[in-house]
Amino acid sequence: MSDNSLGTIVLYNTMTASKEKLETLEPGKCGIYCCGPTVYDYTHLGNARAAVVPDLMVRFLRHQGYEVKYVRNVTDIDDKIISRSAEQGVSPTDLAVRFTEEYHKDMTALNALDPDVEPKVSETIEEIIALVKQLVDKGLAYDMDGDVYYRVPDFKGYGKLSNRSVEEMLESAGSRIDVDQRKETPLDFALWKAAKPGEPSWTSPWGEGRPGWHIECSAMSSKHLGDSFDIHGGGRDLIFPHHENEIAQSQGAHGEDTYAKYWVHNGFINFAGEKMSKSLGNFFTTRELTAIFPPETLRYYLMTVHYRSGLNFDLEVTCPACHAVLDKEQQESAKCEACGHETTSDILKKQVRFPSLEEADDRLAYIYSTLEASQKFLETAKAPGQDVVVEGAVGEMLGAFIAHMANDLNSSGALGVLSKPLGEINGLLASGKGVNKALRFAIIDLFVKSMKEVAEILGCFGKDPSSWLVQRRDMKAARIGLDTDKVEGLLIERITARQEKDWSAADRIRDELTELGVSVQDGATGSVWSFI
RNA sequence: GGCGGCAUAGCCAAGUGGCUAAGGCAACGGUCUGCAAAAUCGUCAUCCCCAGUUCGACUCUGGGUGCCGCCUCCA
Repeated sequence: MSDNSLGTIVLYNTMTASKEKLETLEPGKCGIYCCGPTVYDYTHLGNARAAVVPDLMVRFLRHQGYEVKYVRNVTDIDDKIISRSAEQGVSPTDLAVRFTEEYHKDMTALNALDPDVEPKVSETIEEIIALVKQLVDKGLAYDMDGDVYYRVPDFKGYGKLSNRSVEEMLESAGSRIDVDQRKETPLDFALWKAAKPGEPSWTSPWGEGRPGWHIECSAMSSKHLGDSFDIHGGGRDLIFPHHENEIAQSQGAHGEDTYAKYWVHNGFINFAGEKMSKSLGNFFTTRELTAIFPPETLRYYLMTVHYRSGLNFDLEVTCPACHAVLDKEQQESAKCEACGHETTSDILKKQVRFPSLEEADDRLAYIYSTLEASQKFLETAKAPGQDVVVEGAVGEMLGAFIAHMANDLNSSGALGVLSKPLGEINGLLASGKGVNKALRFAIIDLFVKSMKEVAEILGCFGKDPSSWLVQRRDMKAARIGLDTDKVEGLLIERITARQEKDWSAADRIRDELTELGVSVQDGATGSVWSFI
């Protein structure tokens, strides 16, 4: 594909429903606005994906030489925040501040870059009021008892992003939800809401009130990126009505040819909710998962599938006695059909496994092990005096990786490109037989250098391999309830037995370790253990 | 009902109008190993169904079936 030659980037644009070559308003620069979190609770994996996808985009564009201005908002005024704060007996502001902090912690854990600007609704009220006023003045909005509504049928382009027609929507309106009778048409949406007692509010030309849901993004993107900018991102569910309404507001105020040029929407995570009994609880917040898996495992997992596709989040619960997979009914009754074993909810909770995360974790460990061994090799081996040209899988790796990323951020395809080089490197590390010494060094050196760039783009594989592997091992040990000290003790016993060539004792100890869920690797430099 | 998406090996998942349809997991076989494990090498698909366009389609068009999402301030 000639479109994929280095330097050209293709993105899928929801507005045109097709892949388009990225041509930014100003060559070499790119303004990105991304709908950030509503801060009323901890983030879940879906929120994590909605942040990691634009992060990947920003990193890649920067790697390709773009000067990116990345704006991601925080919605700190919202119905959900108000109702949650009422439930908890705290002020909406305190709740929002608290969960903004928690959001930042999760983002840091996931290695998502800070946006260049992180505007908050509460700090953009002035601009929001000005924008609403502009729409009222233009006749595109009207005031009703302190509420201000957008006059949807008067905006010609309404529905162009989500591919809906105003006529059809008017016909079906009201069939699903009750319509506020004060509105001129059911499609009209609130730009400004009159304050109810106890709610946070600001003084406006229409009285005390607060912004509606959609107006904030129009106001904040204009403020920080201008009335027109390059890329607007968010989850698929925001296409309608949120992004459609943003377009109506911004283009209504600033003109039809303004606002975002490319609309990029990420797919959903399919939670395996039906597979899991409610009584076992849900641990799908980012926080709960990063407590049992290295955060980078989550990030890696999110990139194993193309960003527009759905991502299946698997989990399974197994019988503690016979390890059969239990379906929802068996989880609820806490009884295994296969072997008849009866247990309790609490015990079953510990039996929950995340196969897809475990696979991602193993893969990441394989990659880091290869990096660790490569770095050790380069530290001890002698660099060749002359330049050596590296061809083959390792030589082509970075170019192929970038080509995939340039094709609508195809991280899945890009990750696939790494497999051959990894195999080749591990082969070279195991044995230098039949390979020119200088070439061997050059290949491994190029691999490590290429992986550094890959790590910059992905935000993965960039940690110190040894420390990451230690962290990962400790977390996995905790996950399966492994007594590490006991393992280490057995390992020492076994090393002694092996030195004395007492194979039967060595094998017996190995069986014990296997029981614990540990496998042993005997190598030239000693014995190490890992998980089965 | 409206709009949109998806359907590729046991599982997950890229991709292409025509050369051997990436990669991962699992499985099987070889190398390595005291035996193993890890690592490595190899084996493992004709792309939901029907019709059409085309010299040629898994890839394009139409129809069907099946999943899923949005239309309800959930990413």
